[in-house]
Amino acid sequence: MAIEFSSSESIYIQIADYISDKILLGEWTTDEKISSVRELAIELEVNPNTVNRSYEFLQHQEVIYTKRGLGFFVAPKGKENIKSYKRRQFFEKDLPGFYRNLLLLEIDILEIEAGFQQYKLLNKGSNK
Amino acid sequence: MAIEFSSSESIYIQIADYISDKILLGEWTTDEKISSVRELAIELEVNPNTVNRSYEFLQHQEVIYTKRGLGFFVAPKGKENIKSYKRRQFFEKDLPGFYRNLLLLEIDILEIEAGFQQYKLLNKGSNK
Amino acid sequence: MAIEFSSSESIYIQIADYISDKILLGEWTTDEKISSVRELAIELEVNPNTVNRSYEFLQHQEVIYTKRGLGFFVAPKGKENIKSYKRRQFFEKDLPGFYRNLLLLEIDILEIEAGFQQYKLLNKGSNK
Amino acid sequence: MAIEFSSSESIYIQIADYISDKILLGEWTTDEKISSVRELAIELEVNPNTVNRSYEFLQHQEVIYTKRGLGFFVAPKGKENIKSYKRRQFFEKDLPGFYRNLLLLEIDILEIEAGFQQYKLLNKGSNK
DNA sequence: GTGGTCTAGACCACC
DNA sequence: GTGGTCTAGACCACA
Repeated sequence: MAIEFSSSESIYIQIADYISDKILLGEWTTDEKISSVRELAIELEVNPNTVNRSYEFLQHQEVIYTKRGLGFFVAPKGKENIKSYKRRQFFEKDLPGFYRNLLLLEIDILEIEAGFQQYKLLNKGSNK
Repeated sequence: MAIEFSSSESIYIQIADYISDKILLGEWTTDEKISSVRELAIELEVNPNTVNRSYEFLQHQEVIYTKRGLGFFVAPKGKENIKSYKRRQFFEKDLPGFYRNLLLLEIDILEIEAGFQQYKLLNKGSNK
Repeated sequence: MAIEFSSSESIYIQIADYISDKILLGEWTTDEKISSVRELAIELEVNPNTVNRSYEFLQHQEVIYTKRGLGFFVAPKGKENIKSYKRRQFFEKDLPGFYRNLLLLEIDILEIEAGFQQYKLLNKGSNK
Repeated sequence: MAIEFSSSESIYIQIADYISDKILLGEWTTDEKISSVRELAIELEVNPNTVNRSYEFLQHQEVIYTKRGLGFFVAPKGKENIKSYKRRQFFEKDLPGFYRNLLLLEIDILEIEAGFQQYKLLNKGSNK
């Protein structure tokens, strides 16, 4: 199984993220066919309905689109859409809480920055 | 209503956070009585059961304790407990995803740092 | 059973329309609770999942919203939203084809108009 | 590509409509040969099987007929057949929903009529 | 083969 | 009680 599902978030969201990440990383590009529902369901050992739900979710965000009988494909601007969607989410939802935590928990932002440099080194080349 | 409940997280957790923050900010100190369940329920326009659940949750984390018939009070070391709990949560759960986002969404950490300086200025003294 | 499901369109869309119509007709107003998923499922003799899907669809269009553990409620501006959504659909998707048919099938628009006057008479007061 | 396939209806039906319209507009008349399956498939960038299905559908409605090895031809009474078929469809399926929408969305039928006059002017001679 | 829909039934967290 | 998610399995139309 390619994903370790964390318990806190729903599986279909995690799958959508998994697909989004592949698109963001350039593994799939515009108009390229992505894994079929059944294929991915088998690969991730989940029910096809669950994958279907993820794909519906991504389709709704105009990240992918469907051609009847053929499968799902990366939408034109799919990468941009997912990126702007996630950026909005990040700046509007994650960041305020993040700042709040830094302040309340008295964490030095320089420590965060140092941690990030390490993180970057660890993930060089490892994200295919 | 003092809290805008975000839809993604459960209400009782949001209420617990609300209380925790007040303690972290020093608004309530050790052995000081906090709002009664009923009071808070009215203030936040939620079911008393929900507030009760929040208090149970905080009690379990040894942030508050109860004196029968008198109400809930800030535990000795309450502030430390909540702080260490939140720090653990922050470093283990929030930070990895945060780093991942920075990388994937091509956000410069210096931008984050600059934003934080602003945030600190805005919240000097204003967070009651 | 309150709806005669037509075979051509998916059930969950028909249910969404059923709810939309009730809101458009003023049967439910802003912040009023609508039927619970299970209730409606029993009433319409369909699977709760199907009703759930309809509600998700409407929620996405900001016609209804959910309060955890309490149920679904008509959204502020829910009526406006559904109305503008349907009007857009009508003018952009239905009307062009309608005009095309009138022309190709050599149907007189006055005949359409006359039929509408009759239709209005028949439905006076009958739509509760 | 000559047709923008709308996602809601199946492609083979859309192709059948495309052919029907040409016949209704008098572009092809009785016993005239229509595009071959292969030609049309290339023109519309679809699978020949799909065009085949459209032709079968039209053949079933006695709008076209086939001569082995020669191709498909407009049937005698082909125009009349498609016209009566579409009229029935129009009055039985489209019109009731149309009326319902006018009422529910508070659209003035006079507005519809005015729009049609414009539509007629725009399409004088321009529909090839 | 593909996606799309629906059912039945289950379990969960939440209020 | 409420919605939210997931599984298993089925059937359909479509390419």
